[in-house]
Amino acid sequence: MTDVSRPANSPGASPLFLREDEVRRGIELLYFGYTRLTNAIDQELAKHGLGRAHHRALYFIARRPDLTVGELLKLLAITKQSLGRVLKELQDRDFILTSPGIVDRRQKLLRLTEKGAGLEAELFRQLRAKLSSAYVSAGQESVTGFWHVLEGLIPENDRKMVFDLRGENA
Amino acid sequence: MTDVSRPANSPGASPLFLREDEVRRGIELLYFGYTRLTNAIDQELAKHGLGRAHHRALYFIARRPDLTVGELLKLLAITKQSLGRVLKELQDRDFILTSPGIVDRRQKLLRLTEKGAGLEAELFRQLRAKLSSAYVSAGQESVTGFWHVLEGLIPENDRKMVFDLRGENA
DNA sequence: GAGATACGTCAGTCATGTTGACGTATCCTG
DNA sequence: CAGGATACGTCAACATGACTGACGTATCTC
Repeated sequence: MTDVSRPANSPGASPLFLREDEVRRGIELLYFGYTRLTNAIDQELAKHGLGRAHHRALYFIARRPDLTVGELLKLLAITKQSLGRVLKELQDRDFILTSPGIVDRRQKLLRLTEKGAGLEAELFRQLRAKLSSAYVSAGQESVTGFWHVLEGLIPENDRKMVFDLRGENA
Repeated sequence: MTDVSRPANSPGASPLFLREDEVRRGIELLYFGYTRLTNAIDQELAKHGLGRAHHRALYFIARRPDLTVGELLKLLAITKQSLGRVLKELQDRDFILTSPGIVDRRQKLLRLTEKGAGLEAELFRQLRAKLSSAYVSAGQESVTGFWHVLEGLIPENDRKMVFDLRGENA
């Protein structure tokens, strides 16, 4: 348990990073920022009788059409039983459809229906409004800083998975 | 539903903020960054038979000793029944203690016991390790950008509450 | 003294996660 | 081509942490 608190040093040249205050500020902003952003779409989801778990699935399926169940399981890091319930409900209500894998027919490929794409687009629109407003008020340089810090919070092993959501077809 | 997508413009001078890609990147990094950070302490909490709800209460009580129940309710934005259960468990297991309010005896002031302070310190130590590492790898300028964007995600009405956690005695 | 406020609590429900066990179709490899 | 590994589905039981609605008590304020 090495102590990584800031050594007493001159106020102007503070290394900043390791002081308790800065860390608590990050924890708090992350907590409130994250919860307020996710809260933003609860009402829209409730209109359709869906919850946040459904949105997460919808989101990733929108992001990577023909995602397999196994890939989605890795992204969400939940059990297949939990995901199974969510996918079943989404399929029953006609938000997603599935097709057998082409290269491997054991796989199930996930896609949004038109209805599902419409809902995802509306949810995205609301998230974009909030996030765009925060981006604009913070400024472009802040946005790249925001990304860099968050990337540093993702363990090495998971980074490829997250980065792979972009690129290729995004 | 005004369309706020990027107008076709020169690649170098992109306003950046409103493009779908940048927004999705923010959503994804926020999701993975937040969940990975919070996951980091689950094991430690489980050792004591506690969950994340307990940690949130512990955290804010550590941050603002003699916080009232009402203030904590506002911070957590949950019902008093939910909070009541959490506080009862924390008190039964000797992590917190309460005292009647001085100026208003209807209030209940919340404080950590020594045991509670020890646990909170250990949890904080683990969060600080993760967050410091992300801060250092991103650099100081990125950290302030990170804060600014997150502040922009917090609705006006809630900002005072969040900022008040700092200052005064922090 | 009357009403508002701060807090507590009983009872029931819901959303979302968990473990563990087991079944089937398909793929791959010796 | 047989046998094991893999991808997915599913049954059952349970934990956590949220919710609503209703009601009770102590205390403050006017």
